Amino acid sequence: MIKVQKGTKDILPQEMSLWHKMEENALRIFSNAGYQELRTPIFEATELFARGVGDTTDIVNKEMYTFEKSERSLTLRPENTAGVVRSFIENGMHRLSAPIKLWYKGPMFRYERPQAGRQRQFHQVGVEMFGIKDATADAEVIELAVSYLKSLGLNDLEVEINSLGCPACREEFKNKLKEVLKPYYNELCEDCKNRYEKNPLRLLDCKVEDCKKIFEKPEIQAVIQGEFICEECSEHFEQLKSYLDALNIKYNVNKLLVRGLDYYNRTVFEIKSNNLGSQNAVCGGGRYDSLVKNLGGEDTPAIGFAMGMERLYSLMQKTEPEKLSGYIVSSDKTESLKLAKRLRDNNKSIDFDFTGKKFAKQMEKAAKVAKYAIILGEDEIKSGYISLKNLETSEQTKTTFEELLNIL
RNA sequence: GCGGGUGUCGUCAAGUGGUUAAGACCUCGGAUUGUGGUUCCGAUAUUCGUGGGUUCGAAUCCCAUCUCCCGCCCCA
Repeated sequence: MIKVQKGTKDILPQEMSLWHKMEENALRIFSNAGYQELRTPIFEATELFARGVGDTTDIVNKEMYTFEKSERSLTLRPENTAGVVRSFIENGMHRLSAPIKLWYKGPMFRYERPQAGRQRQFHQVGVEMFGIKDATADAEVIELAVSYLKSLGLNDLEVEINSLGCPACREEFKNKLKEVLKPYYNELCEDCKNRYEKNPLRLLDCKVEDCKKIFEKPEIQAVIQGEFICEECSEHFEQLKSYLDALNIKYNVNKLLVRGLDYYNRTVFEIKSNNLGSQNAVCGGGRYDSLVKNLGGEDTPAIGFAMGMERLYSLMQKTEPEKLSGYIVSSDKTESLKLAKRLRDNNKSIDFDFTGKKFAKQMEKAAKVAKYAIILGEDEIKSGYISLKNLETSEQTKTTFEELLNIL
């Protein structure tokens, strides 16, 4: 027996209505805000992710599906920002009038141990906005994320924001942090020792209790909570907060929020749910002002977010499947085929019996799958009318085809 | 990569060494040969994730292996 691969799954017919809702709402809400859909390939040159996502990240280091073909190293995309930026550059989109607004949806691939809210093939929906440095862009992007989540009926969500500063002030902060942590270096967990060397910002993300205790020490808190970011960055962050206040979007400033991808600067944000288990983020995003340039394009500021659709799905209210408008009950398959076609041509959802079941069995099936039984038996065919039975009220009437169209 | 749990019909399950592996739902058929959703009857696992082993005898014990789930790491 060949089975689905570990960390992958089928999206079954009974799950599709919520997936359609996610996709339709994305199209509507993002289009209304001037975002256009972009579909990029599912695999790209490995180098794109190494340079784009950052080679100190776990995603690039140990989670990529990479393969060789004709001496090229290719990788199944682990996220889509790098691909969108590649397309942005390659198609000369920097020459379009700013802002350039794009959105996408589709499968992503990461080689990780699956668990609740985490698969190896999963789907993301996200937006990216290019060309605007001002905090209005940050505010719009966060607002869009919140509106989208609300449109899916998700309410118990928390928005967390933080500012990482620019490369200059962040460097200063990293050094300060390393300095004040130096005396405790030996007490840190193995991962933190690593982070201390490679990516000190990620220290703030550690979930090991002993490390957390160290970080709570007053002299360290003073550095973490201190306003390390430069005046310009600070102003940008204040602007963003005032915009969010004006939009009536509730948020918490979380100084410990550091996103795991290397390309972020200034604004980073996450939207979390308490109903998801330990993988509680449904949305993550931030500003990446240097990525376009780093990948060889014109220097272009940008900001975006991505959401995990499987996580959204698990939070959405499950719904009953839609019933067909009509089910044809007849012993004459030719008439059934003809009538089904005519009704479907008129945009009605119709099915009928293919197996020559007895009348009672056909009615039983009709009651299960449809709102109306369309009865086309010998009597009806002989006398030229159609019997229509409302399966909720049990009312039955004789109709013509035109009347049928009006009722269904 | 590390830790914990799990695996019996399409689904949910009972069963913890002894003759034919409960039950429920779904599906299919009949009661009801042109009127359903209620009711009643019936059918559907030579087999218990897979491969070995112990035993007169294994779904039940042992070993290996795989799956899925949950947690760590990381992320959406």
